[in-house]
Amino acid sequence: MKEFLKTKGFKMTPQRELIFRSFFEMGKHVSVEELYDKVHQKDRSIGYSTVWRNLKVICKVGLAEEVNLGDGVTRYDRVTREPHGHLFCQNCKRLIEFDIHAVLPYLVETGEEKNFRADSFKIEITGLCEDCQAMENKKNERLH
Amino acid sequence: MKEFLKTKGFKMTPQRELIFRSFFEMGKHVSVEELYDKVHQKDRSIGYSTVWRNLKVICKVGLAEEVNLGDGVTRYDRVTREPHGHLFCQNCKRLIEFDIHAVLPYLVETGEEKNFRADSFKIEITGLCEDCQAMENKKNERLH
DNA sequence: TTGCAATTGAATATCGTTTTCAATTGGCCG
DNA sequence: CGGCCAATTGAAAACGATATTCAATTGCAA
Repeated sequence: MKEFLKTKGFKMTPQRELIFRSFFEMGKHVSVEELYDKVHQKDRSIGYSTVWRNLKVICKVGLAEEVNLGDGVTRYDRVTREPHGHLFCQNCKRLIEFDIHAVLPYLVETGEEKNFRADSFKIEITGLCEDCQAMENKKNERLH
Repeated sequence: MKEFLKTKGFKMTPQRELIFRSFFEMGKHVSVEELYDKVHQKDRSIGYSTVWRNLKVICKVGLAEEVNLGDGVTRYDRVTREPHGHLFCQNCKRLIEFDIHAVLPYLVETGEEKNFRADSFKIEITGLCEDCQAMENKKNERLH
């Protein structure tokens, strides 16, 4: 990791080490605040802006990318080899991934038709996840 | 329009009339600031928060929806009968629409597979539009 | 016309993101 | 090893868009 960062023009520090490690432990769709909470538990001297900056660094070196769902919070999603879309539950904010291989060719073609050079694709489906639908049903039962 | 609003529990006012009218004249992908500029030209007494609130009202009554592209600005997109995706040029911020009918069945099915109740779909392709690609090419030529 | 809830404009609060600044530190070079 | 310089850090503050507050006004149903 240290060598990898060097090739990108970044140094390794204890804080960066901890922040990177924590981010990759947490998996996907992490917000600055969530990561800060986790990191701060382990080392109470690490500041919020350091966590924020390092999430940007993780993106700059290509290990993650920003995800925006319109709820005002930027999340950072670990870049995987597999392109995927998101099912975003409006109620519990859960983010579920799904495969978008099947539609990518169509999207690329669509861009080309309009002479648009596509760099990245995002597909977000908003709605209610299974659990929240169940909750909603219960609530409705009680009303009757 | 007045009657329609009434059924939704809203009143009509001169300000609202002007804001609604301006929004629908402007077409698509309007930010609060853009709409405020336009409205303020016509009636300098209308405040920013009134414009903001009325964009929310337009969404609440189902005539528009918020679009978020990760550049920190919420845009309001007139709801059309035709579902569409967006080509978003990172350079000039232009937003080009494209038809997503072909992929909707796949997306619905994907949600259902995971017992997810889909309410809305967003497909955003980020990259460079035709014009900005041309500019980029020119810039590269000059460098050689 | 009257009453009341909805609406408005200005100001301010909020909140996530981003920058500033002085102090510290990693890592290259001699 | 020791010194140097750019990168990094933490705290605080700046920023910018969104959202709320409040007193005054206004739509509209009765």
